[in-house]
Amino acid sequence: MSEKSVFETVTGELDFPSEEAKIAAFWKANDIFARTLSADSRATGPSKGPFVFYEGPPTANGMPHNGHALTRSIKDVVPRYKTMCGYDVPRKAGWDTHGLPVEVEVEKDLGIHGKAEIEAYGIKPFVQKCIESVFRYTEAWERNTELIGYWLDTENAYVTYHQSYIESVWWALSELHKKGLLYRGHKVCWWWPQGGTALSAAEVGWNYKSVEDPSAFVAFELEGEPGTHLCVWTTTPWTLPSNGYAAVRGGLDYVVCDWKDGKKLIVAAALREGLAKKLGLELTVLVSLKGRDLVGRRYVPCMDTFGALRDAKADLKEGGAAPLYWRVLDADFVTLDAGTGIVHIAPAFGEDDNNAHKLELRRYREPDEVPLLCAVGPDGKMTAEAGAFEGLWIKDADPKILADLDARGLLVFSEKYRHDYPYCWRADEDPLMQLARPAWYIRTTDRIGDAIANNQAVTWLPEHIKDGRFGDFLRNNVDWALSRERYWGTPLNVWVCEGCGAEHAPASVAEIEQRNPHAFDAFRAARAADPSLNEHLIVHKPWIDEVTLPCEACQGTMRRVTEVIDCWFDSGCMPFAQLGFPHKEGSQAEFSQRWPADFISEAIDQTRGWFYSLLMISTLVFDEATCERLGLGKRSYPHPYKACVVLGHVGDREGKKESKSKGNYTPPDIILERVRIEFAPVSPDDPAVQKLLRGKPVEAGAVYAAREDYEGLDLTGDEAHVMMYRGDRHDDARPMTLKALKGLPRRVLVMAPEDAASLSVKPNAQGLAVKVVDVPRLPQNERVFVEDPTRPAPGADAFRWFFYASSPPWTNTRHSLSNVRLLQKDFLIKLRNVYSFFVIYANIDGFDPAKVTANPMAQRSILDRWIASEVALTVREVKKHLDGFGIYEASQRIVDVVDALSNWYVRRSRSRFWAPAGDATLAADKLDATTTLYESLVTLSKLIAPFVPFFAEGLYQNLVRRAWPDAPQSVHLVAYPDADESLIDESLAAEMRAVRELVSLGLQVRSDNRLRVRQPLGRADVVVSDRALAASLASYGPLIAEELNVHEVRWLEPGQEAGAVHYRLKPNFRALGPRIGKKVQALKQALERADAARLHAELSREGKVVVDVEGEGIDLSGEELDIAVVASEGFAAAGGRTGVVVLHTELTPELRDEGLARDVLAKVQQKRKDLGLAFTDKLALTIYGSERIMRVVEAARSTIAEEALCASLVVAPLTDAPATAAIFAIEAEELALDGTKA
RNA sequence: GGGCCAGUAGCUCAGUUGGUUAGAGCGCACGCCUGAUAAGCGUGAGGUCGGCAGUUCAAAUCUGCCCUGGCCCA
Repeated sequence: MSEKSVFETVTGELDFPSEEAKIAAFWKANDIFARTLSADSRATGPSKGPFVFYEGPPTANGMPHNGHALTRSIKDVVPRYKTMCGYDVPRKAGWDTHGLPVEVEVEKDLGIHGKAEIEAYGIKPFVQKCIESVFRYTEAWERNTELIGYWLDTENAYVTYHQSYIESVWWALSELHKKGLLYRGHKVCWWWPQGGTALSAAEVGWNYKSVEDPSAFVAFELEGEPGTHLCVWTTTPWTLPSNGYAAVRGGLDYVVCDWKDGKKLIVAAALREGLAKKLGLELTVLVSLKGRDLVGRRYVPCMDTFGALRDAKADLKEGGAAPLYWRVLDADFVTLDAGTGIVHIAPAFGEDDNNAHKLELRRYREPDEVPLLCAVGPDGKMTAEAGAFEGLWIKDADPKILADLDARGLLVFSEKYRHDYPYCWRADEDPLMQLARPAWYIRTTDRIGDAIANNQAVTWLPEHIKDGRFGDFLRNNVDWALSRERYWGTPLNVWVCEGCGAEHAPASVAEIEQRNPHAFDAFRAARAADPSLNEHLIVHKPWIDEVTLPCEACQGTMRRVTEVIDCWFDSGCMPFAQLGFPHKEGSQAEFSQRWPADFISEAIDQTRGWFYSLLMISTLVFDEATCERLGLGKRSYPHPYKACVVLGHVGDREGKKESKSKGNYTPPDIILERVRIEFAPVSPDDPAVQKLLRGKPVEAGAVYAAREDYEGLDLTGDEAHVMMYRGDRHDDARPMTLKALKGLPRRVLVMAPEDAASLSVKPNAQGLAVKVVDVPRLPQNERVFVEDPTRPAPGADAFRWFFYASSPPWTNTRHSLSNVRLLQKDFLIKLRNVYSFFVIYANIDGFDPAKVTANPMAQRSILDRWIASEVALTVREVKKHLDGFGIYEASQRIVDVVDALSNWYVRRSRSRFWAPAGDATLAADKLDATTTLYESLVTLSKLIAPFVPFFAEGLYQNLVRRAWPDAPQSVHLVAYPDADESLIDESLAAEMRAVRELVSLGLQVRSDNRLRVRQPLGRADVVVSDRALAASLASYGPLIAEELNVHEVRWLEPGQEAGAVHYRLKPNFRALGPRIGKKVQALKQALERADAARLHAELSREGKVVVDVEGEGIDLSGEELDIAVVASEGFAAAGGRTGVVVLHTELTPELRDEGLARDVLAKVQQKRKDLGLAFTDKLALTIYGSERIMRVVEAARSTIAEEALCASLVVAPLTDAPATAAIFAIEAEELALDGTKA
């Protein structure tokens, strides 16, 4: 049969990771990725030009996790697809290297914290440490990149701390400065007074405490209306000296009420009663008014702190002047939840307060001239402005201020109030305070209309981001607080003259040197003395702080402001900074080509991060005039990205956020490499463990882990056989039995002392208290791996596929080993089985696609044409979806076609593949089948290449490259398949769908009636609802007959089968609803009662029927009625949408004999298997049996001999059987088999 | 407290221009098949579509309120 094997046998073993490793090595050795970047080295035809993708830089300071696996899977599939479609898709890697997290890590390493300690340590060595620590996880990242098959140009990665990158960022800032969009203001942040540093939002969240603070109601007397007071509420009396405004909400109702001694109070109407109760007063309402009636009114400050400013005014933009402070404002953050509906505003404290103040400032011509009211120092003590309170710690000032107000009759009421308040997470006793710090801003609100217009042009996936989360953020935009009072970041490139205050924002080192040729002498000298000094530090603190410039206006000295900038600004500059634009030679042409991006994608948390910084910077920097000036031509929105796929988060199997400290995450390696988890061994003698064991002994060879860890390894049942080894002794693995113990924390393992001894590990001293995060950092002899050796890890393709096929990428994903395996089975393993099936038979027949030619498709069998059509349809659909970034939808189509291939095409075609070689007709048909399957698999290998690049490559190498060694070297170098429209046959597809449903119905009938498929039946009657379809299905009779194992299929009309089937008529609601409205329900009832057969006959005769509904005749066309056939009760029948299948169930002796023959054949096949025969081995067989067996076997002799590849077949009475032969019973008959390899 | 997203079978998820038998896979039960074989396949049970109201001839789908979870913001 076989001359030689063209294809390499597909191994039975499912070890995807090791196969993937081989593919990865192949790519590396042959430089495949680099070759996909240019049309010259691809086989995809002439270049279609660039398809621009931007890599959002991950921070190199942390480890890659499952969320990154998601983003990287998505970010990889699109460029791979576009590359195969003929586009050039450069993918420059990038690293986000600045920011507080880096500083915090270094602080941890150095065992210091706080700015004071950093400065004591020295900023130079500190920054040096920062730059060194940035890439501490590079190895892990590169490994992740390679393992997951994320193709990225890592060699030429952009790095945000590089000089060229920083100079690009400087250029952008310099542009903004020239446009007047950069200004100095104040930013309210959470401030740690004792430490003298601001805390990030995340840090603030780490330590909220429930505390008691004063709750005070204070009277602000209205100007020009002595005795009438606004009643305001505050829990921070220490901010009252810095009061600037009172805020109401314009739309709310307020009342003026009688307070005491003829004085009046104004409060929100809804809160009057509550206040009256507190005060024990009536607070009789005198006048009602709206909040907006109060807006603009001035009041007397309750403290005289900034008395000098009482009458100060500032010029308004629209002319005239307005007093600065102590006015009533309208603010929408005013609520009726607590207080009085009138809010005390201290612009220096509280973000709402400061924003309200900033809104006021916008009215002035010179907003920067307006001083900020602040009577508290950064040390948390009252300043000289606070007069008598000077030097008091804020909390100590509270009671004194209240007493002062009380003495002056301005304290309406005070009490204690319990609420949550943030404390410093490093110094538990220190409360934080909100404090306005001097800060640099970008005036984004000035150009917010442009940003909104830009956003409107972006294609967002999912769509709701555009007007939802992102649109909202833009609509509520506040100016971008750019500066950070830190050390490790891009230095803000603004130099200010000591003399005249002039500002200059140079765009590069060269520009600085032009003004001051000696600017960098100090750094260069330092570097000459110490060559280990990183060259890029030339543009960093503290060296850059030493650079001065001469002032062009007054010849004074200009010094740089001390701040660094928000690292979101760094990453937002990436479209041009990655190219060193505009400074770098040639960057202009390159940028022009690579801007804007066609596609970016990151997780949803980037909405206010990278998505925002990209869009905002691009909007501000690249306005029309600037584009023109830079020679970029006219560019319309959107930029810098046209489409953005917003990804969801990856959660654990319960949908909870994966967290390292909780340990509820699936380590990526468990998917990508080996099914194992690291544990800390603990002793069963630990009292805490004893409690959980409840007297259960821990025997040698048995270990206990948390149920979550047990399930995390995808183990089922009560116990599992696993291998265990010490962290550094993989070769010394011991078999153990793992059990789950309820209540055990994650990542600890209870083991008997003798097991611990045999593994040379020692129980953890902390016992159950050991922290999950610390387990991987324990000494080697305190760590053990538990590995499930029975099933290899699913691998990278499976991991990737999980993200594509489990749900649309913007929904949150529940991730676990078992979920990944589930989807893998559904697609990769199924496809691999088909592939393996193909290789087995192709090799048996010596099939070589390069040397033989099958019939043209039009002449091949219906199954061949069908699957070819399905594949072509799939190609068409997949491309359509991918063009719109519909990755999930595309993957579903792929799953469907693989199912069609495996579950129908191969299943229905199996016998064709083992047709004997002698028969010319059958041989030709076999060649058709083999070729069709081959072509399908080759197309699929290309179709799935962007999704599962490793497996696709394996397919391609074996199927294509072995037959055509000159073919393009990799599947990733070839063109993405085009749907061959000539192969698409939509009606064939519909027919086959119907056939599959009819078969399903037939099998349902067999199942319902306990008629096994092996027992042939005489006849199946099929009634199809749709007449047109019925006619075209006739030719599928033999196929259905074979699948249902019946002798004959008859296509019937209802009525022909003695009541087994009848019609049911229903209104077509979609069609009739609009026409007859309410009456459809009555019509439905009428149709149920009517004689369906008569109506149906009338409809086919006349083309319409008239039905009487509530005394009114309604004309109905065929279109307006749904006609279904249904199976009647009491028949061996089943019905669905397509039609009804009725089986004739009576068994004649002949049919019984046929069934018996099939049973015998099954036993023979089992015998072949028992003998270990290969698919092509011949069998010498003797069948011993009863008289009936002998008769039946004789009758089926040729079938049995052929099906079971018998070289000889002897039939003999059972009495002749050798004594050793096993006797089988089928029904009442007995037989024995004797066979050997022929 | 606000915004956005989600809630559909035991589990993981599809499904909306509103249209009358709400789908798939896994798991489970029963069974088939035995030349893809430590594979393959079928059938079935299982759903008040988170709850309550409303709009409509008709609601998983539209509207309002509420509950639960996630994310972002405060």
